[in-house]
Amino acid sequence: MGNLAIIADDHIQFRPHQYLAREADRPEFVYRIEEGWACRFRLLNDGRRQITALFLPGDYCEPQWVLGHRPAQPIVALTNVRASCIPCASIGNRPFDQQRRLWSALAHALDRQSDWLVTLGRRTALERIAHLLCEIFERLSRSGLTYGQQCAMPLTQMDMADLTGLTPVHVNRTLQSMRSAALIELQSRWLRIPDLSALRQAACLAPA
Amino acid sequence: MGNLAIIADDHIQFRPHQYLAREADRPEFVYRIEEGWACRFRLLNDGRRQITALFLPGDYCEPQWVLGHRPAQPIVALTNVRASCIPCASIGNRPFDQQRRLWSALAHALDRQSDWLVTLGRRTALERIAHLLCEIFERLSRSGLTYGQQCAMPLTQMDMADLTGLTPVHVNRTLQSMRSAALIELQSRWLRIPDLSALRQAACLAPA
DNA sequence: CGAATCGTTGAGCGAGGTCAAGAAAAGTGG
DNA sequence: CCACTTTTCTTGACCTCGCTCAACGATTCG
Repeated sequence: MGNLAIIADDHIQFRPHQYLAREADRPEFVYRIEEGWACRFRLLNDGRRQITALFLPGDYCEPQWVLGHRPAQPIVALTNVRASCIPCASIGNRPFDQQRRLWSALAHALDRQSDWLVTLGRRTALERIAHLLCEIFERLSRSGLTYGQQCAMPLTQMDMADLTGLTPVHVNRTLQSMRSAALIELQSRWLRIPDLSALRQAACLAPA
Repeated sequence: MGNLAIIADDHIQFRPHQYLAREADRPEFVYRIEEGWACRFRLLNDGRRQITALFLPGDYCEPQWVLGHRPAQPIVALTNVRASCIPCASIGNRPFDQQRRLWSALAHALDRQSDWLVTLGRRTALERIAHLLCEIFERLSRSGLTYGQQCAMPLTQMDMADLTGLTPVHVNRTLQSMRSAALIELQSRWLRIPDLSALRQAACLAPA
């Protein structure tokens, strides 16, 4: 709230920890993330937290809002975020193609979530983190945001814990063991994956 | 395949363990489940299995198929299933209202999955099973398929394990402890919930 | 009635959690 | 640029929830 800056008619910016949407809001806009990372999450009453979606540049947040659906879970910026705004109300008048792109994005979000259900239900700590890093790298890659074998990694180990259903302490230990197995290089918010297919295999993911 | 019986132009039946859809199929129809239970799942190469969605009477399976999306995970009948068929091709010509109902169903599926991510990532065994039983009861209730405090429960303990990310053995032990805590009565494929709000609380769910 | 499938129980173990403390980075303000 | 604070990362010791393995009843079904 408060100090969010609208920098143009159809663009908006958020700082880390600012909410893009709160539970039970009725959002006016669907956002298309242009820059920065955000996440959807839920907090249980005793403080346990689980992140249920990661929004990266190019993602829509969230297509179902055009139907008048209210967010079931809050969405918060993890970094500085710049997004373009698609007014929910106008959707009927929009080109068929844009509508279709929105529903298609919704379907992909569902598929990604199904994959995460498998990970949280059945994968080990190392497999979970490998899955996370593969997914981030490959999604960024599709948006041209990787540089050779490297990409940005603004997540803290606590964020990773809340994504993978682990504790920060165990994320730390698991990252160490992945480093010493040469699966990843990770330092100062920057990730390098020397062998992506090896990491996919460690994640128990099907070969690309 | 083989012995699936089309009982009318726009209805279809499946027996337990028959596939409603396989990975990489291009489905001709979206199904609306009229009777019976089905699930979507994924199998890892070493046999670990996770169920990622449960389809109950009244559910659409799966709305995104009208976009030409292929199933990322197979869908299989858990009981005898009767479903009506909505041809994917015809969707453009259908009443706006039916299209909207389909996207709305997709959005609800996404919300349910987000809730399950929280459960698999952060809840204990007892909370997971309590969540599962609450969700089933409440969804059946909305379709008028509950009888007082009771409803059908065709899932085996192994199905429950694959839904909750636990082992069948631990599901068994957890169910025992829920029985002795008087949270549930469960026998011969039939569930009774003496106090739904107590069960919701045990599941760490927000009060209805 | 025989064969699967499903449910139940016990004993032992291990992956990941908890608690706690200190080191290293990263902001913040002067 | 430098103190100072806060956040993040790292490590150790210990513990527990849920898993594994195995055997045996109980149901269900052909």
